[in-house]
Amino acid sequence: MRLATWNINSIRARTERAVAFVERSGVDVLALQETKCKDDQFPREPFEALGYEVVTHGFSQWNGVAVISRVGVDAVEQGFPGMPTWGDPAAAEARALGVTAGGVRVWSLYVPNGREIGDPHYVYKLDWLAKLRDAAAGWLAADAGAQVALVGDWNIAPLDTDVWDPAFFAGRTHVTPAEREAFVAIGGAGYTEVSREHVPAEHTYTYWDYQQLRFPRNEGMRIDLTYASPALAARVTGVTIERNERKGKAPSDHVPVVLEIAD
DNA sequence: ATGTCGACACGCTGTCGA
Repeated sequence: MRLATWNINSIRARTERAVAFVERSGVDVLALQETKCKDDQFPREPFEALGYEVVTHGFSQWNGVAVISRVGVDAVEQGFPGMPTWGDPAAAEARALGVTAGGVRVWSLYVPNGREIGDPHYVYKLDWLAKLRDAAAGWLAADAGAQVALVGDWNIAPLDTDVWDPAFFAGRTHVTPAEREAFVAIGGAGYTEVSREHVPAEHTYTYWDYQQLRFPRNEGMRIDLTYASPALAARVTGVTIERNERKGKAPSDHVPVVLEIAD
């Protein structure tokens, strides 16, 4: 099975790109983040025409996650158990969508950005990650052999070599010890971050800001990562970061990450 | 050569979020 994750930064603005990627890459399952639309605004038809089922989770122009699958979709969950809320009045955001596809429990995750260190959104980000760890630990406690993929935009660069210049990020989010510890804690719950295992090269990025010519200068961040349960990690035979998707007209600021999973 | 983009609305410019 081929499984991909991609922060598309508006599915409506990039429908043609997403369809072309699905056709070209031959993915069986595509987890999307930042779809930026409500469920009834999602362009389902072009994917369905290719034989995929489309599951969406979006409340507004912000956030939004989806899963597109040609190997079935079952047991759809919007949000994970214990997921924190945000806002006033407090409400769940569309940042997590779980589906079982091709025998794998796939979670499309859009971790909160955090904005600024100390901002309430930063506190929310850390809490969100802690609750995700708890939920993920529970899934393995219930079934040590579970096939689980936690994919998406983590908004954390786990290592200094995951950004072009650590000094630039001094005092900013995405690289703080607290965020990195929250990320490592998912591993502590029994999961393995498989994209680095298969693509270990330093300064290999998945995101480049639109501003300041970050892509031409290759000033990016590796923040789109995949945690796999032990049973699934053992089946991952390769990972590809689709850097070319950052090129051309109207790209997303993130590129897809594709996992090859043995039968 | 370029120095950001997308969605929304009290909408054609300003605001928010990233």
